[in-house]
Amino acid sequence: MRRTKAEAEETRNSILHAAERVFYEKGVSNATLDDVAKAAGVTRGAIYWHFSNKTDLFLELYNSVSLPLEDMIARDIEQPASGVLAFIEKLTVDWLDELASDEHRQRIFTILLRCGYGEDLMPVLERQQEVDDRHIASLESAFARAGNEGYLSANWTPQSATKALWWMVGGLCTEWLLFGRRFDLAAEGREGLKRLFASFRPATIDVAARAPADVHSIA
Amino acid sequence: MRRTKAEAEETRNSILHAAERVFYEKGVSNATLDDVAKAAGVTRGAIYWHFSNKTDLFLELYNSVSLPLEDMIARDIEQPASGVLAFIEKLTVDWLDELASDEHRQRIFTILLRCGYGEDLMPVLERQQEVDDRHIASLESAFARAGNEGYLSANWTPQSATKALWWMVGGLCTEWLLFGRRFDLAAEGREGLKRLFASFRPATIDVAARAPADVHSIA
DNA sequence: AGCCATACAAACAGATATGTATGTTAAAAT
DNA sequence: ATTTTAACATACATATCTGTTTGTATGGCT
Repeated sequence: MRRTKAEAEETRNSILHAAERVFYEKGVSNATLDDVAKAAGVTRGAIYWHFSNKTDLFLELYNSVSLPLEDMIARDIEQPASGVLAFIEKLTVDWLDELASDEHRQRIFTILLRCGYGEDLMPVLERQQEVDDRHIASLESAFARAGNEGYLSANWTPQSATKALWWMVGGLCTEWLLFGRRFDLAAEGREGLKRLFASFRPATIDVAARAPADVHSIA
Repeated sequence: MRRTKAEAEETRNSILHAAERVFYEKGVSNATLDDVAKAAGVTRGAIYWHFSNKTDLFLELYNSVSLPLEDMIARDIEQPASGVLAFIEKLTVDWLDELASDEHRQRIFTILLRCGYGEDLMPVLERQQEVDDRHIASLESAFARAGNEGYLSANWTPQSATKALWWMVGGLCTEWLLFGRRFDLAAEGREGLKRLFASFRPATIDVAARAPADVHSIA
């Protein structure tokens, strides 16, 4: 049954896709390689041919999506300082929209959230932290540029604004993913971000403004 | 080797404590009952005497801490509307302080965060959501009382303020617990909450206030 | 004092997952 | 055309882990 190289690559991908579904449904450590094999329509022999063991399969699964994950940072935030806040807000809203519509990412994130990180898959954890740190640094510098030119409320510093945004989005996504997606991620996120970014901007006429002026937040 | 009732209760507790440590270190589904037994200084026979199986042990472990977990909501927020925001802020800061200093709660929360919730321990998930929902409702009503008397910025609604606070605290704790407690939870939380609650309050003199007036936020 | 239920330990049986070794077929290489 | 070797399937050997059963010494009750 020797297959052609293209076919072999095909089965390898089908194994990865099956692993994603099975790991998501049963949890990484609770899923057996036979589950993955059956879900992929092959036997465990095929898995052991393409991967050396389960943790290796998990690592390869992570690698197969880590690049599109990191490219978010690629698009540098090179905007005129006056538009930086709106740009970050739009970027975040877009990110939420993507997550809400891409079941692939949802499964990957969910798996990563509750996989446990027991000794062997520490490299995943470290790469994740590294990506996060760079992302946070990028956000901080953007907020700093806005702040230097007076576009950031005196209430906030670049660091605190970055953390507030990071934690709020993180908490939002975590609750949505871990607790059964019980609400509209994109809509709730958009609403919350609108309020948060309104508080980031220096107030012009906030006193006695009972009816919110509904300043457009994006563009 | 029949022990007295007090001694039996003692071993039961030591099993629960051992389960907490082992579940935290190896993950619930990855930990074996023999690990727990050895950590507790007993054999599996003792565990099967006190508990019917692993999920039952997990449920009892959860029950042993769920009450002190729920009592947070007990202390109702019965404050004069003018002090509600400061009271909520102090409550949240206290909560973070407690978590930061109580390794017991840290382990429980970490276990709950990454335990996977596979079919059998759905009751835990449902009770958790129920507690959360009541807590959120309580916060919302408190913010609503503040808002009705003009103590909430026009930027925020009771619902949006509740969610922003909830998600930010959740994201903060999740990152701290899941990623190795790499920062000072209490300090960072206090700082972030100070900024967030400052944005919750209606602005009196925000225009041209370049130096943050460092309004005391608690008491 | 004697009896029985309790609180375990130790041994056993069954299922399941893992890793490896071997078999098989067809695609490449020669 | 043969030989080789890649790409699997199948079979097996081993190690856990679980659930249950059996043994047993003691505490508490009469």
